[in-house]
Amino acid sequence: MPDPGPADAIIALSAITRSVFARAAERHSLTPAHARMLCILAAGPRRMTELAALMDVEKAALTGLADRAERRGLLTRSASDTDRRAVLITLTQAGRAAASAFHHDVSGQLTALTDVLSDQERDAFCRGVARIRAGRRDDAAG
Amino acid sequence: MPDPGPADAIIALSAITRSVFARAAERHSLTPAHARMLCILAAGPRRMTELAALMDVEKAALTGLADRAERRGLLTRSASDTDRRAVLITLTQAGRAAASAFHHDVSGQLTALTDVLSDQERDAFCRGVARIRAGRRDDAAG
DNA sequence: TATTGTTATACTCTATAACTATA
DNA sequence: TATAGTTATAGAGTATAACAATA
Repeated sequence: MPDPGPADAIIALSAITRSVFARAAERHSLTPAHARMLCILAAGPRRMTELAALMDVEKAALTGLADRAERRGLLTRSASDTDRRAVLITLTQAGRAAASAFHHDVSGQLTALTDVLSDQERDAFCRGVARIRAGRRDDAAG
Repeated sequence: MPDPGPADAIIALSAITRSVFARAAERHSLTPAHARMLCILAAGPRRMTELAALMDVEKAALTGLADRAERRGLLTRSASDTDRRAVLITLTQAGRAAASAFHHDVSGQLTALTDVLSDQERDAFCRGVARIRAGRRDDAAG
C-alpha cells in the first residue's frame, strides 16, 4: 500500500471513533446501541418508525431496543395526540442526563484527537467533512 | 449548536462510514463483523488471540465468529508450528475473494464521497487524518 | 388498503466464567 | 503459573414474517 488514499483515511478514522464510542458507552454503563439511541433522542421525542429510520434498523428491532431502555428507566412511551396508532418515545430525566454525559465524554475524547492539528488544519478538516456531508445529502435527494 | 466543531465532524463521518460499510456487507452477503474480520485477515494469517485484539473483542467471542466464517468457507484453522496451543486463522480462496471484493466496493464508495473536495482539500484531509492516527499511536505507546 | 407498532421466531454478536491443553 | 483456545451460559441486537389496531 504505497498511497493510503482518502478511503483508507476515512476507514481508519472510523475505527478510532468506533473504539472511542464503545469505551465511552461502557464507562456510562450503556450498550453502544442505547448510547446511539440516546444521542438521537436528545434532540427531542420521536415516533418508533421515525427513530428506526434514524438508527437504520427495522421497527421490530427497535421495539426490543426501546423495551430494554424503558426497563432501565432511560425513556418512556406515550400515546400520540394526533395518531392513535403512533407511540412517542421521550427521554426521562435520567435518560437526558445519560445522553448529555455520554455526549460530553465522547466529544471531549474526539476533540482531543485533533489536538495534534494546527488551528488551520483543524478548520480545513471540519470544512472538508461538512462538504462531504452536504454532497451526500444531495445524493440522497437527487 | 452554533459551532459544529471537530468532534461532530468525526461523528458525522463515522455515521456515514457505518452506513456505507453495512450496505456493502449486505451486497456481498457478509455480516458487518465478518466483513471486518476478512479485511484484517486479508493482510495475512493471524492467531486467535491476535485477531481478537485487532477486532477488539474477547477471544471467546472470536471462537463463534470464526466458527461461522469457517462454516461458510471463508477461512480455515490450522495448527501453529511453534506453539501447539495456538491456532492459525487463514483465509480460503473464497475468503480472499470476498475480502478483496468487499474492500474494493467500500473503498470506491468512500473515495466517491470525497469527489466534492478539490485535490488540495482532499490531500489536506488525508494528511490531517494521518496526523491524528500518529498522535493516537503515540498516546497508546506513551 | 396502507401504516403503526408489536409479537413470534431464528440468527448473529458479545461478555463472563470455567475448563483443557500446552508453555 | 501463565497463556491459547474452547465450551457453557446468558443476554443484547437484528431481520423476516405475521398480526392487531388505526388511518
